[in-house]
Amino acid sequence: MVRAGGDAAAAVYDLLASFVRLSPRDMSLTSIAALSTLERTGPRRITELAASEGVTQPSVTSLVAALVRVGYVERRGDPTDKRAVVVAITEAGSAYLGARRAVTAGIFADAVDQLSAEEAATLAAAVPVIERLRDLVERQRGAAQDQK
Amino acid sequence: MVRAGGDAAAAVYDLLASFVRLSPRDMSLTSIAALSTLERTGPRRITELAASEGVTQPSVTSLVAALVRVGYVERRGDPTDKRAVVVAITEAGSAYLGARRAVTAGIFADAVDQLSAEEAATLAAAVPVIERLRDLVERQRGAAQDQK
DNA sequence: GGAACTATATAGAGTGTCTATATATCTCTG
DNA sequence: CAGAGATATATAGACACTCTATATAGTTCC
Repeated sequence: MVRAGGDAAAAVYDLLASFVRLSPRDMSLTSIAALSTLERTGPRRITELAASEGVTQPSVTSLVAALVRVGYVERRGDPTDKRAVVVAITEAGSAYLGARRAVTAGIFADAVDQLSAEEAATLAAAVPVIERLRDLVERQRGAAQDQK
Repeated sequence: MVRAGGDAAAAVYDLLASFVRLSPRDMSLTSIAALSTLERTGPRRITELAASEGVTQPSVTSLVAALVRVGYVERRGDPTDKRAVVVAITEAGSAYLGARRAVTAGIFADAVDQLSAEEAATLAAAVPVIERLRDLVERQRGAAQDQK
């Protein structure tokens, strides 16, 4: 009964595919997600970022190198551990995320505008739940990795 | 006010990233989406599939070749046009989609179970709206391409 | 002080996407 | 009704991103 997960999974998946296809493709999904994570949770190490994005450390190293090249993040040393690299989002990075969201939101807004007021309200009500779901899912993935 | 698109864009995008990272990675997102489209709307030509998935025709050609190799789709000729190839999902393809959804849904169900009853209800209510939104977005993308 | 561990970097392979172009077939016009 | 242009798919080659395996630099702990 509470298992909305089943229906939601199938329904949302196709929507997400549309989402991906409609979004600007100037950067990989992983890079966007990493930028978003850095913005939401603050600076992180390469390894932490790899864990939180679910990709390997070498992937993050090259991804970060690319983001540094375009100025969206910066690499800082960790004074307490000279091996580590702490990655932080820059203002340009935040601006990029904002612009990107605006573009994507614009595309979706046109579709949302065609919903009835009631449908739109239903969707709007679900947004915070979706955000919470994201956090729950992230925490769960972290737990799953710890088991390994 | 009706502009839930803005918030939804950012929220859903991050959820998408989690979704993608947690899903089985034995096949590309585009291939899954194509399979799903074939299941939902019936057999389509290579070119149609390319348009509906938002990728190029050569990409679909090779993607379909891979899906044929594993038996998830079959290539049929179009009797009325010998140039064309009509792609149809097979039973194995549907079974694969079903299994995949079950896995993904399972992951999400665990998270959904941690939501309150009220939150779960809110999410469940939004599912049909999300499905409708997907259709609106797809139609819109088609229209946008026609303009070009 | 050195062995074992940890953080990041580098190398090389595999996959998926793209653009440009080739081939086969169809359609329509003079 | 023949040939020109349009259309459907295939092929070739390049580029981007990811992975596994391994190297290097720094840390921790006995």
